[in-house]
Amino acid sequence: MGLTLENFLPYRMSRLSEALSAEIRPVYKDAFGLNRPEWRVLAALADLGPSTATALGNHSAQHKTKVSRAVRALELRRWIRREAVVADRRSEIISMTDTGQRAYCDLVAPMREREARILDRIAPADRAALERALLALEAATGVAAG
Amino acid sequence: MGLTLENFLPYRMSRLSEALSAEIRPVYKDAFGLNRPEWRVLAALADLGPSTATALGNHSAQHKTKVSRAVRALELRRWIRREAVVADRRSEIISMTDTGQRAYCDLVAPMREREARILDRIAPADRAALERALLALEAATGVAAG
DNA sequence: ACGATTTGGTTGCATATGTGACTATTGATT
DNA sequence: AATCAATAGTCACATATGCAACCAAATCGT
Repeated sequence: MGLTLENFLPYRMSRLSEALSAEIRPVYKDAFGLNRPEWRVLAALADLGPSTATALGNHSAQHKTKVSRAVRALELRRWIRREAVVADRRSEIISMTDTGQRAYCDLVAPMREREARILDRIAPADRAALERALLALEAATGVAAG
Repeated sequence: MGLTLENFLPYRMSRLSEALSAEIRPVYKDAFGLNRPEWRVLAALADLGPSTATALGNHSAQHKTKVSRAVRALELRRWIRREAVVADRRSEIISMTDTGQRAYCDLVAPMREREARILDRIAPADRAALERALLALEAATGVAAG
């Protein structure tokens, strides 16, 4: 009759997500003083190249207020810069500064390393199952890439 | 050189977890006025039967401050009750009231239904991969059940 | 038996987040 | 061109969360 939290998919995913997040957080937070929205905006910017805040939000799955605050913080830090768009004066193009580029590069290596550290604890066959499961869930929840 | 957010495991898990959470949140939040910690404490209590706050926190993967606040809220609502423990006067045994029991039962059905709605969008073979992946990740991150 | 340590739980405070309202601008309709 | 709707982004406010300090009771070491 009960639900058994342990077997409830949303709970399991949330707990795992939390565990993974805890594994990588020290890198961007303790070592670089970023919070998660800031880290994500930076990563999105690296993925996309110069883009608008809206595009960064879509790519990093974050609400526009989170993006807005993250952009301001990164701008104050001089890791990113904005420039007006002549065609549309509502939006601004955001791009990384050289300092930001360097910081991002320094950030990526340990991030990858943490991810690898987790994946290394999983047998290859299970890793394949994981990739398959992720794709299936992404399709099922409609978060599919853009 | 970049990281490609789309392929970064912690990001993918976080985004999926968020999507699943959004799918079930309306049930406990809009329909019952609970927040997530409260819902989890209730579910943990149903799983474990009368328990201490610490046990509920362990079972629901929540920090003790979250549990403390959730317990107070549920108590004010008269869905749970506390009783002193003679053997150890620091802790209290928390248990569901009849009202809480009924509410929990009303909650479980739609929760299951939402979960099923998601799983139904996944092919059986992919569901098997999902279960395998979850077990592997749970082992790899040490969140294994208690 | 007594001080030091640990454990169960709560509280205060700083920070993070979600929501809705708001400004400015653009695009669509007529 | 005048209006209406949609879009980009910011802001203010209420709520949620994490962290450290804290209290009280139990346990440990001597």
